[in-house]
Amino acid sequence: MSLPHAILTALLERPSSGLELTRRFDKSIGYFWSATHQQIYRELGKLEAEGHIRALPPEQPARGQRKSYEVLPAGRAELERWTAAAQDPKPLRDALLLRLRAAAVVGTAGLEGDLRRHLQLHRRQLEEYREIERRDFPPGKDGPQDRLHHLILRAGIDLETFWTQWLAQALEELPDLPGGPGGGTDVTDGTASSDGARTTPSR
Amino acid sequence: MSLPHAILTALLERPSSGLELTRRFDKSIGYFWSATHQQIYRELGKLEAEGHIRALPPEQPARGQRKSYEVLPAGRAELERWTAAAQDPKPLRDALLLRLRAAAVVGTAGLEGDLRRHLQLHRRQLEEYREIERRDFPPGKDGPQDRLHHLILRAGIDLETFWTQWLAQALEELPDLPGGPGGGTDVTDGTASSDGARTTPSR
DNA sequence: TGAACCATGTAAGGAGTTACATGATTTC
DNA sequence: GAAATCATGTAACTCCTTACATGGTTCA
Repeated sequence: MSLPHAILTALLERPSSGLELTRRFDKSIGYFWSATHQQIYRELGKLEAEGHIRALPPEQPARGQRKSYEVLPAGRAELERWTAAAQDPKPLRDALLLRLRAAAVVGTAGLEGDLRRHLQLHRRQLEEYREIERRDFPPGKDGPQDRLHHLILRAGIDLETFWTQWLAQALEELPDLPGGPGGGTDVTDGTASSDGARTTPSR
Repeated sequence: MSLPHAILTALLERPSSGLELTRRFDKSIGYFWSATHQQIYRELGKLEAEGHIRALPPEQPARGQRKSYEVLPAGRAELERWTAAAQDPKPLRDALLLRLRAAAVVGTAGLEGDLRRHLQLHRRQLEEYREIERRDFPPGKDGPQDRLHHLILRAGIDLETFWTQWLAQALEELPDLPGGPGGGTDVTDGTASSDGARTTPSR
């Protein structure tokens, strides 16, 4: 039940059309709550039906027919309620850790390449966050909103930092591990997928 | 598409009944891929229909009528395939960060208590992980499987460490911020919606 | 013999993803 | 005037969650 609140937040920050929201959910709020345009349009419809937002009359000579929405008092109240309400943290769910656990049983063959790719992606994301920090939060700036936004950004930075470090360490340890199926315990029929390329101890 | 593979991994580690799996998904694999018993039973049915697992004949005088499952070669092959296949990391999705972003607009009133609670929960989880590390990974132990399992555990430890540190810092900064909507220095709201999207690149 | 629990399952619905549809506008 | 793209939307499907159902077992 967070998507409507993500949208309310975004619309309070700036009234927008569906497409503008979609664009903004590729950055900014989307960094920690992503959404596709289909989700957004559907949710805009619901929020309007509930009286939480309304379409703005097209003041500019609307080219295309984009509808912009703004938040109504009821919507703001709902967002306040939700923000203050207690919510349990969701348990971690990470496919990469699961794959490593699986690899402990069936072997690490074929894993290294994708770990390397993930490392690159996380490094890139980390760089992007740091760039934003340099640009938007220079030393002098610290209004109350800035402080909160900076805090959120630092969560992103620290998380990406964790992943890059952890992945780098995983890659260091990986080449020493058996690559094929039957990596530890089990009887293995030896017929299964062999993969030559992985014997390179790259590093 | 990760639940079936989580189950295959668990069953390879040890053949189990639905209920045993459910129990094991409260710990161990469940630490990074949780599942309810409904999900598990449904998925066991599918996996059996696909020929990836099969029910073991009840060798013990089955009290109750628990069915235990074991993985068939086809299931193991599928798990190998999945483990080696490239997968994109899922974008971060965190309701707490979203709430902070919302709080930057509607005020932080009511947030502190829940942040404190989250901090406690994360500290407890961190302690649990450290306890497991002490118990299961003493200095001497490092077979190939141990190394992988330890690596996974360290990911959990480092993530919880991050959250505890980040939450502690958030709580330090929070009291200085305006608590209610307009309930503080309302300078931020006069020009409000124009600058909400601070982390959004120029536009 | 009734209460509590064990073990497996069904049903309904919410939330997210993927693929496709439609009309308007810009561009070549 | 055809092609590309903009902007909004529908439809179908998967995955997960919540609530409930059913029959067996233990034990007081």
